Amino acid sequence: MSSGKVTTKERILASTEKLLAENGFESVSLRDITNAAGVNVAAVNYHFGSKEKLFEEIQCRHINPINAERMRLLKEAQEGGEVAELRVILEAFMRPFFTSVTKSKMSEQLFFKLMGRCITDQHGGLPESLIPQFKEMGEAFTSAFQALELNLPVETLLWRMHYTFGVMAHTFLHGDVLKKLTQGVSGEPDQETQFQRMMDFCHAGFLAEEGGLE
Amino acid sequence: MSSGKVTTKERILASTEKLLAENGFESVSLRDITNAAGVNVAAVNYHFGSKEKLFEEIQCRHINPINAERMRLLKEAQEGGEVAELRVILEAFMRPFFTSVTKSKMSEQLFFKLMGRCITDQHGGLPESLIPQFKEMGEAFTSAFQALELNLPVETLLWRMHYTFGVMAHTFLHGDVLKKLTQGVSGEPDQETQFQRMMDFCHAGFLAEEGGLE
DNA sequence: TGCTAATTTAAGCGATTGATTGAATCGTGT
DNA sequence: ACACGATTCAATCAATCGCTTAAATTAGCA
Repeated sequence: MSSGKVTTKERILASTEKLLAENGFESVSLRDITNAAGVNVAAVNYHFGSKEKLFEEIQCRHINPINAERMRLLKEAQEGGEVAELRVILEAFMRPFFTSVTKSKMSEQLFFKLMGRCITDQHGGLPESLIPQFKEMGEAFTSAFQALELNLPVETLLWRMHYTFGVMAHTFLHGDVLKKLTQGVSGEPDQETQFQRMMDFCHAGFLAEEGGLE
Repeated sequence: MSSGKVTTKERILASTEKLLAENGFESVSLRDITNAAGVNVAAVNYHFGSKEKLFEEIQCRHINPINAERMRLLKEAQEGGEVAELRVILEAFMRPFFTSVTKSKMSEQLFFKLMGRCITDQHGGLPESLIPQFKEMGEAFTSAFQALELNLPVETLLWRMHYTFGVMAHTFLHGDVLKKLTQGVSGEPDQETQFQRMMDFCHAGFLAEEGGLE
């Protein structure tokens, strides 16, 4: 069952992930998917119920473990009532994307693009089942940031979380273009370097004083 | 001509901008546009040639003056061979969005969303006529950043420009959600505050040392 | 093997897509 | 009032959309 034959369901999931990553949620049709998978159109509705449910399935499959890992890392950093360091909180927020990509069967580039789509595309909002999860996560990280006592109003903290999201989403979605551009300058940039670069930027952004002071 | 009657062409442009801002480039149909504008479907092809050309027209109308203003501000900061300060360069990069929004007839929220769509949506790439403009701008700002001698490799500078793009795009696209959330905390946040908040974050991000040092 | 349920298939459903047509209407200058 | 170019209109095109149906095929168990 787990070895040998590739099931129709798996073929559909694989080609849908690929097409979603490359083209976004709004411009992929059922025929695009089934043609790429070498499968009949009706198979999608048979195995998933509808196009929309197939899309939700794909989002949940990847986002659920990422959010769970985020919460695990954050709680680990707060063990024994300790105040987690800023860089550790940020790492708990961003690292799970990079550990998930290696577990995934997809190519690194496709996986990151798919995650970028999930963050920005909206296409009628998140799946119902993910909403409470995101709410819980938002509150947990907000508390962690507040506990740092950075001498910043809470709305500034919220906005800086928002910016961090933007840095990640934009890098995931459009990083491949810049990646090719910088390869000529610096050789093949590895994943950990990419990660630390984002961390440096967002970490410093969080520590910035307000009002343009340095 | 400029007063009184609202032409069909203007009605189409206005409702297209609204729908694109709200729903993105991929999920707006010609019928959506013409129904909202109270106009016949054929009018779009008569006045603009095709749906795609209408979309390009809208992108160029807003992005052209913004990029021109960016270049003007950057050159102004480099007057007399001076090395422009980091914060001034960043302001040249981001401010034009905020000055354009006041000139626009659209609501602030719609304008920002539309700009966010233009940055991220891709939908088959930028209009041909905008590509050399963006290339020129990218090179000009890269040179300006390099002239600062921040003791950073050029590929790090490129990535931090990329992150700055991400902060803007994400804030424009999804800022309204967080805006409502923070209103309860801090009252109505005005545009200049929003702008300075992004500036603080990206400015500090650019100045960060590499490798997580503080 | 033979029966049954699970799966896959071709064909087609109504609705909607972007685009085009030719006729009707409008505005303007004579 | 007339004519003529610019504009708007209803109607329709082929193509594609998500989804369903009923028949054909396959897989699992007796």
